[in-house]
Amino acid sequence: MEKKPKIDQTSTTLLLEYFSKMMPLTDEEKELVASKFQPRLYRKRQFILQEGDVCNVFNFVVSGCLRMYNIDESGTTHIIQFAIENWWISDKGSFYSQKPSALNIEAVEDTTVLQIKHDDLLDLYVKAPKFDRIFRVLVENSLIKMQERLLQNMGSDARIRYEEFLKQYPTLANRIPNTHIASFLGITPEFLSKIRNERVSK
Amino acid sequence: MEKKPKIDQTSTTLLLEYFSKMMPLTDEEKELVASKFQPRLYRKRQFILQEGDVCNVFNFVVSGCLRMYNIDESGTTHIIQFAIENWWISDKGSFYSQKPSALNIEAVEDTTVLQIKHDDLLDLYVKAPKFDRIFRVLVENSLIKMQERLLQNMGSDARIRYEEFLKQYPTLANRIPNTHIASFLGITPEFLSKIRNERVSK
DNA sequence: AAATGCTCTTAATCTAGATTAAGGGTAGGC
DNA sequence: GCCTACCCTTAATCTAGATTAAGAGCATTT
Repeated sequence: MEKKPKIDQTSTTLLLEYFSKMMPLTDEEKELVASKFQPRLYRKRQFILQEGDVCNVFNFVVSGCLRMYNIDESGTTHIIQFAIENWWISDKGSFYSQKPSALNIEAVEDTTVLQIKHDDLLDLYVKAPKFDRIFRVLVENSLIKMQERLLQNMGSDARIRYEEFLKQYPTLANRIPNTHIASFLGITPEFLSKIRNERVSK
Repeated sequence: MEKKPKIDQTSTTLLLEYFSKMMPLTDEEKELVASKFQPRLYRKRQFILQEGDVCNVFNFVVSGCLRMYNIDESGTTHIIQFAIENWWISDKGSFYSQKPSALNIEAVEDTTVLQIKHDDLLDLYVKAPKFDRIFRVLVENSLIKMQERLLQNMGSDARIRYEEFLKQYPTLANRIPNTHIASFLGITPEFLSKIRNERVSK
């Protein structure tokens, strides 16, 4: 039996709060945001972006969980990022160049996002240059996270990376399939299973 | 015998060219840039940033080569990024939070950079909001590169990663020590030596 | 010129994690 | 209710790359 979760039409308040924490917004700016961002529900396993398509929306996750991944030449899936409540996700390479993406973004659970289209974001930058700064800061934060992730991937073994994952996404470990976590950590599900087992028996 | 390379006082023209390609600048903006960015020469092995210090400059490389790296708990060095001519480098995490960095930035060769101080950059954003956008785009580009690097690190074996390194830094392979390349690729110098040997004998 | 460091190479041995394989658990569709 | 499709686990075997060790080539310093 399928449930019919309704999209909360007031979900933009969450986004406005988010922006306001970074920089106070005027009422006009708030209205601009409300008019440009559209709520949308994705069901589990639906795609926000499929490889080969151009990524032309920028997504703010209101509730649920998304994963962004690529599939390499040998067919292995690598999850770059999970996005849960209050996170941003998009393939910025494709979004800003408007060229086809090599990445997929998929709903791991039923997920509500607020989306802004590429052209609307450019328009937002023009109408309210404050958003140039807000999005600069957003991207800076993503970059910092990505750098940490790279360092961890290079420097730590799988056990430590798993502990870090648990710290970074404390709510996620029991919510999503093991295979996704393994693919995020860059190991096989079998090996993750072994690690988990070791942890419990200690 | 030490050489005394002079810093080219006209080096800001290179930076102005760089900015102008992204967005046309007015004469006032150009002057602002010229006044805010200071040229500085670092000798081979000098540090632009040492772990524990706050990163309070943003660097544009005019000539030479820098490496940014961290040292993990077990004492292994991991190079996150090389920066050669026309690249930007800084620890953005430390720079924007003004907290001590865990990273080092070191000159691999005698290197000339143009530096802007943290407060001057903020001031530049205020005086010429255009730079909010310019730096947003810069950071976006860094993020895209970092993402590609993460994917390669997760998805490809060392041989393929080495080929990619050669493509991305074609001039670097013969300029810098093998140990640095290995540390960038996330392998030991011994193993890199083996890979190189295989390539030649094929 | 000798000495002190780096850097590179080769080769033997070792280990984290992959691969393969098999069995069991559980949810959703018919 | 059963069936199919996932998902998780355990265990045996295998491999990319690490570690250790040792020697040789250069460059810097004294």
